[in-house]
Amino acid sequence: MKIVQSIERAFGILHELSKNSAGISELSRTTGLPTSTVARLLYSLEKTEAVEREGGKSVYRIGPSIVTMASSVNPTQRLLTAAQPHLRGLVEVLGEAAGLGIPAGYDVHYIGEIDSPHPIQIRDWTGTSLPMHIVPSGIIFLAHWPEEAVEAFLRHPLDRFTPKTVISPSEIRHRIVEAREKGHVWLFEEFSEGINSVAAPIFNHAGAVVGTLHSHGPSFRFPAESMEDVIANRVMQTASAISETLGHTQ
Amino acid sequence: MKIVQSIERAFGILHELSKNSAGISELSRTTGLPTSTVARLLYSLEKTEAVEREGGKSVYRIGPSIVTMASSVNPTQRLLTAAQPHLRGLVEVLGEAAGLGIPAGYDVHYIGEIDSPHPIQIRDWTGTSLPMHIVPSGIIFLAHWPEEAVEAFLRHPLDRFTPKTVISPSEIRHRIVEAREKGHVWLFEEFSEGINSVAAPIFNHAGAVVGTLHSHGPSFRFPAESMEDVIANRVMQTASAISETLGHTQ
DNA sequence: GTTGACTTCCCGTATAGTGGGAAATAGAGT
DNA sequence: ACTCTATTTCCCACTATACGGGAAGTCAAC
Repeated sequence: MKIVQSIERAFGILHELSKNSAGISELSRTTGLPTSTVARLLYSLEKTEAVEREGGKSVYRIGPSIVTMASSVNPTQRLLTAAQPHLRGLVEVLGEAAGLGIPAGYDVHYIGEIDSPHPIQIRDWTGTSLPMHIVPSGIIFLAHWPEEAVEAFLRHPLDRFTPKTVISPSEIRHRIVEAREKGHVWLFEEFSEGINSVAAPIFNHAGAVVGTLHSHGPSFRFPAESMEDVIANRVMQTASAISETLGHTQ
Repeated sequence: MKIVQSIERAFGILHELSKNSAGISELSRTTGLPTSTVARLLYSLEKTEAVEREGGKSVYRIGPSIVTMASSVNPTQRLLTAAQPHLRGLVEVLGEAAGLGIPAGYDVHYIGEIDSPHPIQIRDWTGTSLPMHIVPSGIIFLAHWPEEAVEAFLRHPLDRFTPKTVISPSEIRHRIVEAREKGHVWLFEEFSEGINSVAAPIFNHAGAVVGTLHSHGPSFRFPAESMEDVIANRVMQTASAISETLGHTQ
């Protein structure tokens, strides 16, 4: 099918405006469209309140209807939506699956994932929940809880999932401290034998952790020899980029 | 000038989608457009990431580019932008000016206002700041501060602006309590003789007060005889509507 | 398998968008 | 105040572009 030209162009303009407010001729330059075309499109966008004028002058910026539409997206969907392109980028770079988790009581709930391109890959956990102490995302969440909440968590029974699962409160406390320092957590085969995983926090504008970004793969190839830190940095970097995207928003 | 049809229609679709995600035929029904047209527009919107498909199926919802564009709007502008239509509505109903304030230290900073249609009207305070204790918006902000912050505020010197200005800490404390109970504050000629004003809080998703909505007018006609409560309710209602619009957003 | 609801695709038509250029307006410099 | 330039607004003839009816394809339920 063929894309509707005026819509493509209109969104091109909106995209420019989301970087900087601008006038007609400036937009004409950046988009390469004739001024008359830009003027007409802006007029239409203004009528639909997708853009508004700055102080009555002919300097345009993103308008109310865009804000309203975006606010109709619920927080989880919003996180997913904002993260989507970053997830794709991460999977491309690492070659392993990347996903998002949100806290749900004492569990991490997985809300989305992009699978690795490898033929051998880990099942998609989207829609399921796992206890916080066995997955790196969980440790990340715990690391941003108040001490007393963490203590309450540690008092409740912690199941062992594999021989390597750490369930000792003192060891978990230690991991939490480390998570705060490093900004990421690696766990090796603690949830399931043969799976390694790394996670980093995603923050909202207020600095609260609203979700986690993780990447995981089969332990025989992930992480590759002495690549742990490189991978972790990449994951943290992507997580910040996602935070940034959610970012400025109220 | 004539509005570009496809843009108008595209935003009609986006508007529908911001209420509910939907498929092609449903949108065709709600917008009154032929399915082929809806399909083509959606295809274009999808390519620009203004919409995305829910789970790969052909159920569409608001997409990443809308969220990204909205997040590029800074919080103050965002508040203004989101509030604009509500402000207009309020001015229409009350016939008096309505405006927005944000906290700035111990002052309220006015970021926007729509003037009353009356020939006799109050000057536009946009861009200026006033001490919290003399304007109702200020009392609203104080009412949502922690006790100790309020006490610190009350310890700093409070200027008198008119004979009616209340500067006694105990009276201000009392007003703060009342503000919390009622959700609004009326002040009569405390900032300037001949001006009465009422304000209510605007909250973000997390329940924090990010701004205030106020309405003010000359004391000889505002508030009209025994209309105080009606007006206050209207202002509170509008403030909630604005909170709602900012609302769900992260 | 059959039915019905929905989506995708095709293609002829003409409407609706386009862009060049002129006119009007705003802004900067002297 | 006046000129010169940059920018926006308006007009209009042209045809590229969006349109929508309808057919074909897909999917799900029964």
